[in-house]
Amino acid sequence: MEHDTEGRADLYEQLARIGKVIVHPKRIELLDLLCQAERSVEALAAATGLKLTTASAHLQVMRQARLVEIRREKTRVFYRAAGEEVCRFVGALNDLARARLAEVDQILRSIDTGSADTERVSRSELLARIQHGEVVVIDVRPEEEYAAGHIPSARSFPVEHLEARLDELDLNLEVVAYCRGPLCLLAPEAVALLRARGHHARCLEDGLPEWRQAGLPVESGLDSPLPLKPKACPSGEVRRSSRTAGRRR
Amino acid sequence: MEHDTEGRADLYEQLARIGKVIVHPKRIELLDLLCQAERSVEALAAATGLKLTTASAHLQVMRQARLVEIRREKTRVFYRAAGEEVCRFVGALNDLARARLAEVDQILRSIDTGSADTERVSRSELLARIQHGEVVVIDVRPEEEYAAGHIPSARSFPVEHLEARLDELDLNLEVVAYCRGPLCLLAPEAVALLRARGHHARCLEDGLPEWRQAGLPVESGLDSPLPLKPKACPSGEVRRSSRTAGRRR
DNA sequence: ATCATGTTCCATAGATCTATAGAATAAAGT
DNA sequence: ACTTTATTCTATAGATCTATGGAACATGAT
Repeated sequence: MEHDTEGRADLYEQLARIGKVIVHPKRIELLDLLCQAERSVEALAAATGLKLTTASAHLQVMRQARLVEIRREKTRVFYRAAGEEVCRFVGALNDLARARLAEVDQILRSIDTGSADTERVSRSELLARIQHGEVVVIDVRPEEEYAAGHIPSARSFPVEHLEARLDELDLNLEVVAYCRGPLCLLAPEAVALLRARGHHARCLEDGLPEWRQAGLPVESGLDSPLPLKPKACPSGEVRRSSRTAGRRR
Repeated sequence: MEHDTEGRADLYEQLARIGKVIVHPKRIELLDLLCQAERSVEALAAATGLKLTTASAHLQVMRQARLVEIRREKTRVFYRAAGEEVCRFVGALNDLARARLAEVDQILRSIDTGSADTERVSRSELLARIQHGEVVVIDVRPEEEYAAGHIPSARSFPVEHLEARLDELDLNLEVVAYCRGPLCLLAPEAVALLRARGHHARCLEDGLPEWRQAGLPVESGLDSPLPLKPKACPSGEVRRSSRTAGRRR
């Protein structure tokens, strides 16, 4: 006599709902973006190169699987990852892919970023050095993602503007760059550039989501403690307070 | 100018290879089984109620994604999960599903197992009590899975035989039952039965895979330290040694 | 060599998924 | 009341996936 045959079939069907989300490359890409910051449908479509209606359709699928949630504001709909478990899951997917799929490593290596990847700074080391003021931490992701959450004391330097703003970085201080995660190449790219210009620079291990998941402090809002450009403080609406440390549920 | 557009698309396509495996309920079921023990195609087809050719096709998909590996023996092919990362991933999937999908909890509850689930024993507590000899640990999964790896000192009591073998369990000792994991209902079922018969019984938190992932000792082979039935020691061929603790790769 | 066994390969019908244009909504503005 | 703006719904053609029977393949056994 089989045990709970009917119940188990249902159960696996439920699990498959989650699989359905990550079976399509674009949906993984969307989920990845949403783990960094919430965005409107329009922004997501633009970021992934999808037609608007197609992006919307993908988002519906993700929503049915409860991996994303929405927030309405005026006529706009903002999507976001539904909880930290989702980001953790995406992280697990990345880890598994790196562990099992040689192709992934190969792709990462094929996009040569010199030796930027070789010696990464650990989170604990960075934390210690931040306290001693020995480093400049730069967040090289797009500005929205920085605004949605960043390492305290980090400054926003989206890679695409890095070169133009090199003079803002002290040549005598080591620079630590971070981005979205281990599979993201923004930080290695930034480090490669910095090194080429004579800076002492390294990447942080992993990215912001992992930092957050480690229970380390995260700050949000666009302002950063800019010692150089005091930049008139913006209207304030974007300046949500820093929620510190672990919300472990 | 977009960054590494081409490389990233490839990357997400690689990640989607993994999604492809868990998009089909039966493949998740197969993967679940393979995280417990290796099995032949025939056995897998039988266990999941699939036609042989269909099961084989599913296994090919899983193999292409590198989530399973094979071992040939005579004319038979044994499939197994390709490394512990795979089991960890399946665990992450289960966790996410439980966290995000109310339906999952509902299904679990709909299959009533009384209050067997309410108070589970933690791994550390069990470990301590095993050392004091205060408990009887029973592995209620099918015997093959017990043979492939079990908690040291646990005895194999597949649920389907539990009732018939109740007299082998001392009424004065607490019984701790475990099975495949948090979504598996074998242990709760066993505990419900035991309680109905006057035993003091509880479930272990999670199942064997989680125990193993916690780096706790795992023993394999069919023999168990049976204090009651000394049972002439079998020919030895099934008696692989116990590999202890964490193989962290 | 020949046969038996267990598995994979092949072809295919039916089901499901994807991208997309255009219509329909819904919430603000005017 | 209209008009905008942002998004979702609808319909659909084309692509991909699934289950399955039967053929084809290996590997042992006789």
